[in-house]
Amino acid sequence: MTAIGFEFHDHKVCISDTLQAAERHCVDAKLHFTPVRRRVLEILLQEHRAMGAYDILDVLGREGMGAQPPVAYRALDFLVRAGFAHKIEQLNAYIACAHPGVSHAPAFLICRSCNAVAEADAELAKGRLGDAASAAGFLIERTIVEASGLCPICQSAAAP
Amino acid sequence: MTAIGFEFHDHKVCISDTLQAAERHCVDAKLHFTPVRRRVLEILLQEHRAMGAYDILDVLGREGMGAQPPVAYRALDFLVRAGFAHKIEQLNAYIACAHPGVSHAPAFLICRSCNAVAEADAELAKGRLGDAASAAGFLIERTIVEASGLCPICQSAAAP
DNA sequence: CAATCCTTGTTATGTTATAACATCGCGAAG
DNA sequence: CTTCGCGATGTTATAACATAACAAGGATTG
Repeated sequence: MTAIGFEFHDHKVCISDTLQAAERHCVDAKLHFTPVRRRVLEILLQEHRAMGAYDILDVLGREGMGAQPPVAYRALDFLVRAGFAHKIEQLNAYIACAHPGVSHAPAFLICRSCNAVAEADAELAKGRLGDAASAAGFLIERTIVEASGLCPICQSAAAP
Repeated sequence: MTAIGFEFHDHKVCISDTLQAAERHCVDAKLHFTPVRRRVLEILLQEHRAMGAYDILDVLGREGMGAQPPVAYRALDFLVRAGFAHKIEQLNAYIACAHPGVSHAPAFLICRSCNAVAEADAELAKGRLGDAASAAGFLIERTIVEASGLCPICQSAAAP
């Protein structure tokens, strides 16, 4: 698994593949992949960037699906718990999972200039941190790793 | 003596040492360690837990030091930039740095039951993530690592 | 077909954070 | 010395993010 998000790829395929995979997973796990939930995932996939709950809400509202905050937050909560999306704590924003279906500890690379977000793998990091934690008697359940800096494009733009 | 990290130690010494170190650092770096800023750091050190900006604001207000949000946010911003405090993104809360003066990439262990926060070292993790990032052409400037789970005390409390 | 559970709709409110502008004090430039 | 500029603070207002609480519908299952 490598970092993706700063490379070109075929977006339509990415979207339809992920939606299909989500659909399958929900059938298997007896989860309800309702229209609102499906649409929110679709929006996140289409935009392919971290979006605030209210950004999503705007889109939903324009399409006639409830425009009250709980609508968006509930759908996002579902998607995050199902592993289809992640919350970027630094941005108070949400992004579609780049590796759906695969068990993973995500790490995010967040560009402070253009807000692009790439998802990498933090398993390695987790192992080392886990040692320190267990030495302290702490039981880790979940780890978030968010690195901020400059993506390749914004580095070029910033260069003299 | 109160719980720190997840161990015990002498709190008063910890507070006065840190304040002195901060004072020195500000003189050296020509930073203004003003009364409000000093008091906010003192509050964080005294409470020795992650506090919301509005928690701090309450204390400041009771002491006659301006009770408007910007007062707290400005002081916190200063302390974070100076390395005297850290923001815990998951909690939208702030905590005094446990290793002031030492250059470090902090990792936090956050108890989801009692909200205690311990500060560990994430340098190791950073190295591995850095490899993945540079492979993607991403320039990391800052990394946040926050692990949530159960502290030793709450594990005992949860056990049958 | 009733009981139950999950989802959604909706109102209201709570929590976190910043914009914008006025003022004040201090140290440097003139 | 004084005035200029700058960083810090005071203050008002508002933006941005998030959840509580309750009503109502619709599917599933016993």
